[in-house]
Amino acid sequence: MTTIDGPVSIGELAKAASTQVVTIRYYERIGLLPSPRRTPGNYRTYDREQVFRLRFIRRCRDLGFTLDQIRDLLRLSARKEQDCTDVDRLAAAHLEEVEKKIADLKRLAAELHRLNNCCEGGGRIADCRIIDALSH
Amino acid sequence: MTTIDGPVSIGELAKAASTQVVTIRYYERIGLLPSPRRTPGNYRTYDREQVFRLRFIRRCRDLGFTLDQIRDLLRLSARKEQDCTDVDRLAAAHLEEVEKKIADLKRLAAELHRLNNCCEGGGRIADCRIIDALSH
DNA sequence: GCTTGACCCTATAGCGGCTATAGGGTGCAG
DNA sequence: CTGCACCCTATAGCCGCTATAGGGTCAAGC
Repeated sequence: MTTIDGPVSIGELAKAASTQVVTIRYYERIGLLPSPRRTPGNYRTYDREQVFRLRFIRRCRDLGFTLDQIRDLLRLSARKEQDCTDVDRLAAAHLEEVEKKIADLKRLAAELHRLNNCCEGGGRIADCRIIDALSH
Repeated sequence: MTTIDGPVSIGELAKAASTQVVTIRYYERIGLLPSPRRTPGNYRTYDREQVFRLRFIRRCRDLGFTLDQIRDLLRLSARKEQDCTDVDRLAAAHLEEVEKKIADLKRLAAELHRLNNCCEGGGRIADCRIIDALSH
């Protein structure tokens, strides 16, 4: 995690937030990042605040939040004087979703396990239990 | 699971394989299902074999195989005299992927759990530990 | 015969979250 | 002044559908 001091180019921002340049432009287009100032040569320049904002976004993405949820979190995080019930709720709801997904995948893995165990290998396709099982 | 005897319409096929009509047309467009015969009124008509094929596809989808993997499985399942090593390999690789995804999500859930536990709720956004943690 | 309604047809655009490609311009070093 | 790394815009593509617009077909009931 490098420290940022002055205004930086989009490439430097990308590096500082472990993002790709195209992704930053994409976030700008969909309104997740504000349009930054431009140099006389029409290059984007970012200040410290945008670096923090992008890092926040990436951290949330890493945790599996959708861009819409992140939009909410950003909006909420700006209202410093309001209480944080909504933030708590959002995070809890997301955790619940993730745990549901894990449960789904576990059931799936169990079924795939059964599938894989039913074929000893080396036989003909015509006798393959996997194909058979997939056909019901 | 209903039995199918004669040629059926796309709607009946959809019902018989728990699919949506649009999805069937989509599968046809991408070459996963063959173009069926048409009635004089230009309606698609399917026979038993296509019902089995579509059920096979849906079953694979339920197990999380991609359409490309299913294309392979269909191709393999047609070569009845060849040995089924490739089928075994495909299924095993898929299981491995699913298990990796489960592991990833578990790590994620653990982190979200820590996140949720660090905020007692009721405070101001300015003091919210979740927002804080998301900001690094 | 005429209407109603369920079903079918094609073509096209949209979802999320990027990624890739084409076809250029900028800025700095040698 | 040339080469190169970087930047710009606009557009299309990825997966696996889903939705929408604008029609045609077919059987039943009047």
